[in-house]
Amino acid sequence: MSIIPNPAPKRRALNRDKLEADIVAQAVRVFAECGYEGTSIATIAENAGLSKQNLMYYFPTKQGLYERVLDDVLDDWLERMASLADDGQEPRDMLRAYIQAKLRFSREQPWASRVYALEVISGAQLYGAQIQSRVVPLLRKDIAVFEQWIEAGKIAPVNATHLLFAIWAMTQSYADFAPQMALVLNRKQLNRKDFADAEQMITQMVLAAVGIPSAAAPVPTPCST
Amino acid sequence: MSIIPNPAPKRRALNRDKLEADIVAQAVRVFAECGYEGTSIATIAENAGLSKQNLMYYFPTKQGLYERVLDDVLDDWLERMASLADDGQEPRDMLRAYIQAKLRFSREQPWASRVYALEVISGAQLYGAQIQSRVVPLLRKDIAVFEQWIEAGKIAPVNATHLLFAIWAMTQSYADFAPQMALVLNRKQLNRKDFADAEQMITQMVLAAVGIPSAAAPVPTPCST
DNA sequence: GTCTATAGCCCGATAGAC
DNA sequence: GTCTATCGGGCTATAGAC
Repeated sequence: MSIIPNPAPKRRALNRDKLEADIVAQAVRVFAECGYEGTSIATIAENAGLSKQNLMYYFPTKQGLYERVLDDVLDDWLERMASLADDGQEPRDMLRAYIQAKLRFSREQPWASRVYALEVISGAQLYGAQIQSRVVPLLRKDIAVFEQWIEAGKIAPVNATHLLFAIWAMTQSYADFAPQMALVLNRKQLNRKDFADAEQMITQMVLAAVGIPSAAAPVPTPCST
Repeated sequence: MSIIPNPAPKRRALNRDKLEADIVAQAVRVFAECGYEGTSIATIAENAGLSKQNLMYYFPTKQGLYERVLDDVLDDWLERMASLADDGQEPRDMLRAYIQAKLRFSREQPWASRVYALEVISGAQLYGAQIQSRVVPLLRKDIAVFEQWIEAGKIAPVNATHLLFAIWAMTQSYADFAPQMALVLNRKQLNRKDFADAEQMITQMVLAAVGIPSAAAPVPTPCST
């Protein structure tokens, strides 16, 4: 029995990983702009610079590619959010950091936010189980943190669940509704200052709602002028 | 030259209006759940109880039906919102009414909110002109009202544009992200109390942000106990 | 791994009888 | 106005040569 070597891997592992990442990156953008059904794998392949049939060699089914896209979106988002709720930061600092991180995700990865939003709005028909197992526990954990703060008297007694929904909604909308916002602001797309203004406004609203004096509030300096 | 009467209108005008309204009502729901490309007119026809070809007699093209759906969504929404910003109400009352009306729209017409959201998130490729001409002016008018309040010293000096974006985002999300919220709350769908809690939370956040004491806030009564 | 070719399906839209 | 029948096109996916 002769020893038959495995087929040469062609040293393509690195290239393959990079190619798959390229395909996924293009897929995120197209899925976000056209929706799942409105996207053809030919369009994704064209944007990624290979043929449709070649793309299907790496991702045998469209649904598989779509789920891979959402997996990567969640990986990125969860990684950015993971470190926020675990240690004993002060509420003000953690809320600031949370708002900042989520807004930054909306600014840097607008297509990721949008493709996730499209899936949720359409009823999470293809990805509900993953949302249930990966996102919901994290949100519940954040809510629990808020409730512990309330019990400890660190923030005002608010509805922790709907506070989190509000933070999520406001930050998420700077990706999802950016086209409409840009129209209102009469520019082609949102810029850095818009996001800075948004962060200031959202932080102010959240901190005011939970009774934490915002540092940005005009501090009356007595006995001056 | 004999007088030839016009073809009898068959007294169908009323029925036709009702039938079209039925078709549009079903179309809103299906477009919201499946997206524009994911929706087949056969599915809409089936839900409306007629054949595909018969539906195409009333709406010759899919895109025409889609635009009619969005037209009706905007008509409904604009009608509910029209009376809020025109007269000289006090900021607190107007903000309360605005939040209440928009949340009510999210609760009563979730598919309308979602089909509009899907269009905006996907870049408003088919409906951008209508949003530009019908929605943007209204939002700018609301922002101008906020700015007048600031000038008059009625509310704290906040960024009026992003305040409106925040209100829009929070209220809109109770339609768009309701599936995810329901998962977090461990119920099949949001109920009336959820919307009441949301209204309380959002109102509290907005009023606190603009420096208006909320009636729900614990009012310290000096010299009592 | 990349290519050509094509199967098999669903869709929007049209034509025409009644 | 409603029906049957069908066209033409785009899509996912597969088969097979190289």
